Amino acid sequence: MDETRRATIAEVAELAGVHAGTASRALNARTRQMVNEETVARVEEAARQLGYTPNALARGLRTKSSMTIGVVIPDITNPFFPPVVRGIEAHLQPHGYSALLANTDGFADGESAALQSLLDRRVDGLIVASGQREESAIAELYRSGVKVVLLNRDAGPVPYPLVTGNDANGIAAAVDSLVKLGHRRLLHISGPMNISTSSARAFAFEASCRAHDGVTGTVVNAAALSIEAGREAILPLLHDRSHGITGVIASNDHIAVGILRAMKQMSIGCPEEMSVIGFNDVQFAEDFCPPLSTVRVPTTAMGERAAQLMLDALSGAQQVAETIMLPVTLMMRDSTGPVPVAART
Amino acid sequence: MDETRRATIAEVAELAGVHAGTASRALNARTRQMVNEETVARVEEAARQLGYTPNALARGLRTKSSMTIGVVIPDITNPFFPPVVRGIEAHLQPHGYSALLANTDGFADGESAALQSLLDRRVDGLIVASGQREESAIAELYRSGVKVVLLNRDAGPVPYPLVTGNDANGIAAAVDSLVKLGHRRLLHISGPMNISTSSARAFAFEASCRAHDGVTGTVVNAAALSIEAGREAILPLLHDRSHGITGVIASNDHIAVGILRAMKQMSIGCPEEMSVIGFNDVQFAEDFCPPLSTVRVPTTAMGERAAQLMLDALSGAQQVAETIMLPVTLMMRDSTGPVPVAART
DNA sequence: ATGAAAGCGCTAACAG
DNA sequence: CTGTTAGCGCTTTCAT
Repeated sequence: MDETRRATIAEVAELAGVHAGTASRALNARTRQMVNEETVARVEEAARQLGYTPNALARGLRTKSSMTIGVVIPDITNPFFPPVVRGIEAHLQPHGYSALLANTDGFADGESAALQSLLDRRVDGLIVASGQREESAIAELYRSGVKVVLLNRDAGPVPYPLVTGNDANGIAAAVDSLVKLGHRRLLHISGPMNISTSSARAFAFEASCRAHDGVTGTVVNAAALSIEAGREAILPLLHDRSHGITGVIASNDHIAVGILRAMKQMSIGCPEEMSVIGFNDVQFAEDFCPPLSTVRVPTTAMGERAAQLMLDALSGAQQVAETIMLPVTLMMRDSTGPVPVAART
Repeated sequence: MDETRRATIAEVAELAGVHAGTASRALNARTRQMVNEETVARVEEAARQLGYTPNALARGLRTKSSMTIGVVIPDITNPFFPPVVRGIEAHLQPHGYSALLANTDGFADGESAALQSLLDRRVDGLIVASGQREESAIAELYRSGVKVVLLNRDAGPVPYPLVTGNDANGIAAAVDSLVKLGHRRLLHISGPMNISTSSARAFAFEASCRAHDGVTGTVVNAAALSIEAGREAILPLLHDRSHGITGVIASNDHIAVGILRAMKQMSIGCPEEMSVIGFNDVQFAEDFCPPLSTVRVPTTAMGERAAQLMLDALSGAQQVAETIMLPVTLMMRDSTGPVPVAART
């Protein structure tokens, strides 16, 4: 394989009849002004002719900046993340930065090969959207001076900025809507408590229920934020329904789908017998059976905002522990309805 | 921001009391044998102590290999692609390679900034899953000796390997199943014809219909592979139903969802009045309303296979124009049913 | 088995 | 305004 070698700046310079240093200045927007206008033209023409493409590796080595941001997510297959990534990229690209993705699948003991590969590649910063509370790994990043923006997970003890949706508001809106529909016995299927959004949502659920007279809220933990875990968590409460629960709020849409599937399996009508509300508003949620009421989280905007914070930090701004909380919207669809007559007090 | 400088190999070497060259050899699996066992131990200890992380930029500059594969996709937000990307990464990671993603949104005139940024970063190869037929861009890559594996799109005139699902079989299975259910007048809503899978599927649809006596197949073009485009394409045929069509096969699941939405809007029962089959089996397809019959494409496996072909090429294998066609599976769910009594001949 | 030296391609500091 | 020089951190000959 005789890989056609790409032209170097020295070759461009030679063709233009100047020194490599001059060519470099001519080709770089920030230094172009230092060089004679017609020299610039000559260099540019030479570059065009040779199909010159600057070697980002060499440049990065020299400038100590790879123009790359590492993006750490648990799993791109989770529909929550693609819009986030798009948002990040959309904001980064015009500034010449690229996003380098790393799926961690839970980050394990913080000794993730994915994270290491990002660090090896000398990313200029990290946007960490992984859910688990791998405090130690984050703390270590902080100690070694890495710039980090957190997304949708709390900061732990380190003063990194955080971009998140307003979980508490979303849950409160969901609880309120159910109460307004007459529901009095509510259930929350939470995700694992070591995921920060899970605990935030569970906490908000209990607070919201307490805020309403005569409303009781129960929390059941699912083993994971997955369809199967949601199904398994709700199943016992579907077999014995003496608890009188008529409204369920899931920690995310996957769990909500698990609930929907379990109800279908047991021939329990949604929303006739039980109302369900999800969280995130993943793609196609409105096409589910029934169309899923859920809290829409501005995923793309969150990605954009996180990228912006990263760019700020990169241009010298001191990183502070601010939390940027973006507003969420309750989308009422057909998985919620009035409390069944039988359950009315 | 006093970015803590990372240790260099020279520092490791000094601490271990050896020369940088030796340290390099000691730390590299392939050259470790050349160096004294106890020296290796000393170097490794020094590296550990300093938290040494090799600088991939410097290494890449020297070795002319970035250990990075560019992955070109139209849009990570399209649920078809995340599993593909996962498959690619899963296969790449154990070999020390990373995937660098670039969303092209259609690739425009082949002059994509995203693609350029990949080339700047000196990716060792490209896996191109973009749909459009940007022949010229691909041809140019070939001319400049870039290693490319194509995914889910035809090769055009250049001899690059291609990994794809068996579109023809999938469509044939869909047509057969509909015919077996008694349907005789079939419709295919295709995607834009400049997308290679779209034309392959449309072609297979017509061929499959011809293969059945008494079955007529009509093809209608959607403007894009989107929900909205699918809705708009089917709407006219829902208003005037004198055509007698009772079975529809969509070019992908987004279009199928568009059809489902249009039918719901017009209160046309699915599958009672019209059966619908999608393509791809995106996540949650079984949770749609009704659960969508669709052709499952082995997306993760396709990604893995493409990565494998890339690794082969990188280890010196000549790239050939082979097409690797992976088997697909028709998933029959509730959006398909027997032909309505009224339409029986 | 290890040290010495060169150089990947680029930019930045310093002259002129 | 442009040429010169040095060096980013690493690997790889070539010696020894």
